[in-house]
Amino acid sequence: MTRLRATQGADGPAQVPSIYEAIWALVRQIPPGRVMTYGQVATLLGSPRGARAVGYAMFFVRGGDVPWHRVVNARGMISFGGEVDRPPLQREMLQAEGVRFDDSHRIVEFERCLWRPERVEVGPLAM
DNA sequence: TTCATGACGAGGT
DNA sequence: AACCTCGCCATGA
Repeated sequence: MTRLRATQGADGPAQVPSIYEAIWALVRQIPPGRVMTYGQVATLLGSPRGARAVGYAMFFVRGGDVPWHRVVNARGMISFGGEVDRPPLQREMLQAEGVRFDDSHRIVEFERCLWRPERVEVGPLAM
């Protein structure tokens, strides 16, 4: 599989594109105080170039069971400067978990904070 | 179905 | 190191 696919028509009317569920399932496993990059999530789901889609999925996170704040860009920075509400919130939530930022808004010891799961369990989409 | 859009990423200047 | 350009994917009109 080289592309993230929405298995909508498979069985029943997918209220939500299953691709979101798959992404959220993975993000839900990120431990507190650790982070993953959009590209990492995409890669683990079998689509190395789908980082952008992951970010798109984060935008639609609803409910409080998905730690969306633990997903940052490849440079260890918080993305989406367009809005004014969530970026500051994301930073605060991460700081509350012990993640620190330097003067240039980058995560301190970024490489060390990265969570690299050996095995991922995202249900039917697992590889 | 084609086209534009966006919480991204890699490579070149 | 900062910035620009182009490529990628899933969505929705």
